[in-house]
Order: sequence, then structure tokens, then C-alpha cells
Amino acid sequence: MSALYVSVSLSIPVYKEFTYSIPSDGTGPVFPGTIVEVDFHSTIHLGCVSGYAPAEDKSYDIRPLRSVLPLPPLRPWQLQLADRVAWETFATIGEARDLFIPSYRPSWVPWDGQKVTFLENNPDNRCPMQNFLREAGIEHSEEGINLFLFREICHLRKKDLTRLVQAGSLQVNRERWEKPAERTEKQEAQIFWGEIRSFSQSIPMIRELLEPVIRKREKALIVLPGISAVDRFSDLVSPLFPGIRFLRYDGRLSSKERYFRYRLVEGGHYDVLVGTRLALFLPAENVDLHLLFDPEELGHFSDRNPRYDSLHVLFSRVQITGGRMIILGVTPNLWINEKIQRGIIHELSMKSVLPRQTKKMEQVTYEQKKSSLTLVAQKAIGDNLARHGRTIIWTQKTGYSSALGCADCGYYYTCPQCDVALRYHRSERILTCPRCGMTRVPDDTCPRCHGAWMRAWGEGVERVFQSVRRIFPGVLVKSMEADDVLSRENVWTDHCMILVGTSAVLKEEILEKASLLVVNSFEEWLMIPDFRLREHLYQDLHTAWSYLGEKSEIPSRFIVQCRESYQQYLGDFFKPPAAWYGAELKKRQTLHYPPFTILLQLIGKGRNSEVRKNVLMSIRERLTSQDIPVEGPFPGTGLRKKGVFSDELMVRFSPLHEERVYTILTGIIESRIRDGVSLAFEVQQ
DNA sequence: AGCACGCCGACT
DNA sequence: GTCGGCGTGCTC
Repeated sequence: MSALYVSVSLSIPVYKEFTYSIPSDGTGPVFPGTIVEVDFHSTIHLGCVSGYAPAEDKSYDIRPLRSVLPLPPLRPWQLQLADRVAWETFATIGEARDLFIPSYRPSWVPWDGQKVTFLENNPDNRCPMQNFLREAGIEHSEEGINLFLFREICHLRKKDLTRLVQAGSLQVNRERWEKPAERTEKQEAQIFWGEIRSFSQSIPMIRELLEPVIRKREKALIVLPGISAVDRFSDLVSPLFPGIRFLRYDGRLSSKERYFRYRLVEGGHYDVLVGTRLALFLPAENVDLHLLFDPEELGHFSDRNPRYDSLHVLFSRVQITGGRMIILGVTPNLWINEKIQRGIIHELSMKSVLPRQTKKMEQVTYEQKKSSLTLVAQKAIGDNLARHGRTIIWTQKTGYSSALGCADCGYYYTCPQCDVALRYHRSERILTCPRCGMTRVPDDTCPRCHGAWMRAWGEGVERVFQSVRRIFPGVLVKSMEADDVLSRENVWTDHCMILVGTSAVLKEEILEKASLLVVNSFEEWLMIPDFRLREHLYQDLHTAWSYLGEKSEIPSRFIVQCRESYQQYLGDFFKPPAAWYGAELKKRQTLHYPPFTILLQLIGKGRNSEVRKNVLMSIRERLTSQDIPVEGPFPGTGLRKKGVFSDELMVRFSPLHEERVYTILTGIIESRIRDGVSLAFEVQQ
């Protein structure tokens, strides 16, 4: 029965597992999911056991496991979920499993891995500790509680513990993990979409959702897009449920505190788990309600290693574990809508759902733009100012204008690497490439015809900002470009009345206090060559529409400035989600775009372009021979290029073939670093 | 990813 | 003479 060898996954960018032997001196039971410490290339790594391995391959010396850690082993649902995360993100299995493994300090080992139970005979010593436990919301049970947890809660020192054990008040036993039994019955997953208008207004809805869960003494997991949302949630929701154990989990916790809460979750000592995307990987079993807020927020997307996002992970998770999942947001995205249309996601019906809004969109069209703001918009801003209302002007581009060109010959600056027009920033008098970030100083005269007059084309935030200041002298106008966390909270302080900005201004905190939104040049959005653009624009418009004026006394207005010839497209964007997405999905289907096809960009980075192309071409050849269609590489087409030292392939496949493509592709590349070329994946689904 | 091994330039 | 730069390759 006792196998000698196990294969272990490690969190390294190599698509392979490594074989280790089980030491003969009995380390404790080892089975799939067990967390082990291994020697690897002269360093120590944490790994996760995948299973027993045959030992016939002796082409290298197999090293023994260094130790079996006293961590709870990953459960089958976690291993399964890790696989799906890996398939979706093209990370290695080890990297995906690493999300579930807490960072662990060897100094915890002497305390960990043991269980404490009270003995009957010495009641005196029990009282203070039982008070501590009661305060922490832990009931004493027959099985005992983890010693690491116990020590942290009761502030025990080693000396005190030995004394208590010797006095016979406590009993300490080894924590034993058993190989989990195969699950037979599978619980059904139910997934819902619910529309909210703003976070603070969704509180009655959250209350209605949580109440029955808490009454049934079931557990809830709430995933929010960032730490500020976690704090807001805690402030507003936990007072509604006194006596209920809310457990916060996010990146601000120290590693010890994280492990402490990991153990609390593992022992089931909580009612409502509230956290950022990191909380998705905690060992929370038997969760009845999974709640996810604002799926489009950036905080849900991981920017490194397994580049997962909360929505997909939670979706996969409930399909494995079962339970209810509720997605709450302002506007459903295309992915959610497609699932609604297929009946996989249902629309939430509740008592506390808010009635649809009655805001109206006003169109202003023009043939040729003479000024940034049309007369209608100018008048609206003036009226709004008169009523002490705040105005937001939403512009598509950063910088002063989209391009700097010659009025005589029409020459304009482009990026030599990326083939796109450089953006002109007038205050700094520099040109930047919006794609690769390259900067240069413009010439005094046109480089082609030496004409003296350069003209700025299109409108960026900076240009709109200046013309607004000219039109409304004496009014404080601010501009905002990137996601500036500092200014986000206090944008409206110091009597600022007009804000000009890119999509960075479309935040709940900013929009709710304004009463007029002017969308600058609607047609400029339609020029961007990105298949997801229409979806993003639709979402941005509706999110803005929803937040606008929610905390303003004055009735709000929403004005879209649009060139007359593009007006026909405008109306579509103000249709309700079901109608708009229906048409958009048809388009996507005929063009073989997500969600009907998964698009995988395989990006090769390396200094040597010869080697880089060879690596990509050989991958392409081998994929094609397995009937997986590949496009590219794109050496010259500036549009797809990411930088000077990279090329890429585009792979398209059906969502049904996710696992197959993962297996084949990772089998081909083996490691994400080959011959000095590093490979990266970007998945759009 | 780390880390070793290895091959070239600037120093006690 | 050596120390250390990082380019290349491998990890059970």
C-alpha cells in the first residue's frame, strides 16, 4: 500500500511535475493534496502532492521529501479548481495550486499540526481560556481545536501550555488528515445576476440575501473588488447582524494573521467571510451563498502569475462545490449576458430590487466641431453652475490632442515601432506613444515640408480642459487622467465645479456627487480597433448613467455630443442590456470572437528576434499539426505588437477544448523560458 | 522563478 | 591575478 514515490507540483513556470521519494522514517500519510517541503535546485520549495508516481524512470537521482507540513491538505475541490484556473490562465498547475497554499513559517511547525481538548477534571483553568474562545466565537467540541489557533486566541506561551498539560487540564493530540473519500452526490450550482444602482443603495438587498443564510446557520462568502470595498462593506453590513461572525480576509493582513484566519476558516469558525479575490482560495467548505460585487472592477483581476479573475474562479468554484452564487453589479457584461440568454445564469428577483431609473439621455449633434463644447452643452453647464451643480466632461483620449500634424502637407507623427499616431501633451511639449510609451520632442517645423504651422488634431483631456477654462473664467476646473487614487476621494473639495477626464472619472464616488455629465465626442470611441470596445463603452455609459447624481440634490442631466453622421449608432447604446447584448452577441458569433471562441495570445519576448521567431514558428507548426488553428506571428503589423522585443501568435479555440489545448500547448513549450525567449499568455474569453 | 555555471571587463 | 557583471540552461 505504501507507495515509494510521489509526483509533486511546484510553483515554477515549468509545465512538469517532479518526482520525490517518501522517506522511510514515516512522515505521516501522504496523498493527493498533501503540502510538502522539497529540496529543489539547492533551495527549499513548498509543493503539493499530485499522486503516486512510478519509479521506473531512473535517469536522475530522486531526492526524498524534506518534510510533510502540518498544513491541512488541499481538498479535492481545491485541486479541481486549481486545474481549471491553470487551463483558463495557462499558468502551471503548481502556480495555480499555490494560490490555495498559505505562506508558511517553519517557526509555526512546533505549534501547528496538533489539537487541543479540555479534560474534565480541572475546571479552574478552563474558565479564562473558555472566555477567550467564546469571545472569538469558537465553541468547544469533542474534536478539539487546532493548537496554533488556540495559542493565538488564548495568548498562551510555551511554558503555560506545558504546565496546563502536566496539570491535566488540557490534552494535546496530533492532528491527522485523512485521504478524502470520493464524493458521490453532487450539489447543484445556482447562479444569479442582480442589478444594483450603487453600493450604499444595495444594502437592503444584501440584508435580504444574508438574512435567510444566517437564520439557517449557513455560511456566506463575499468577494469584493478591493480593500476599500471590503472596509465599506464591513462598516455598513456587519452592524446589521449583531452577534454574527464576520471574518475579513485581504492582502493587508500579515502572514501570521493570514494563516490564523486560514485556520479559522478551515475550522469553520466564522459565519460571513468578507474579502478580496484572495478569499476565493480559502478552505471554506459548505458555503451556501457566494456573493460577488462589481465583476468588472479591476480589483477582481490578478496582475501576475495565474492571471485569474474573481468572476471566472468563483463560477468554476460553484460548479465544483455547488451552492448559490450571486453576482451583483450595475450593468451585466457580455459574458454574463450570454450565460443569461443560455439559461445558465438567472436574473435575481427580490423584494428590495430598486425600480429602474428614469434618467434621460440627451443627444447633441454637430457636423463640424468648432469648440470642444457645443452651445447646448455650454448652456447646460451654465445652468448647472447657477444651481451649484457639479459637471463632469468625459473625454476619450489623454493628453492635449490625439496627434500633432502639419497644416500644410498633412504629415503627422507616428511611433516607428507601433505605427500609431503619437499623442501630443502641450504643457510638457512632448509626444508620447499611447501603445509603447515612447516619448519624443516635436520639431519646430514640419519634418516633411518644413511648414511652420503645426496643428493639433482631435481632442484630449488637456485641450478640453483648457477650452472649458476659457469658457467659464473664475470657475475651478480640474482634469483627471489616470486612476489617481489620491484625487479620487477629494476631487470635489476646494469648490471644484467642473471635472474633465478620461474613463478614470467614471467612479461611483465622483459621479454620485455630480449632476451633469457631458460625453465629449462620442464618435471618437467608435474609432478604436478593439473587438471589446463596444462592450466596454456600453458598460461605461450605463455605469455612468446609473451613478450620476445619486447623491446630488439637483435633478441630473446626461448629454452626449456626437457627430451627426455617427448618430445612428448612438441610440443602440441606450437600449436595455438584453436587447443590446443580443445584437452584439450575434456579431461576435459570426466573427468567431469570445465568448463563442477563446482567443489566446501567445507572446514571445526576447532580445534576439531570430531566435524569438524560431521559437514561435515551431510552436505554431506543432499546434497546427494537432489541428489547432494558429494565426501570426505578426512581425510587421504594428497594431498587434507589444514592444520592440516581442512577437506573438494568436490561437483560437472553442471553450469546450480548453483542457485539450492547455495539455497540448504546455506539452510543447514545457517551460515559459526557452532559449532566452520568455513566453506569456493573454486569454480572452 | 531561482540558482549555478560560465565567460568577459575593471579593479585591490 | 581576482571579483562580479549577467547571458544561458536546468531543476526530481
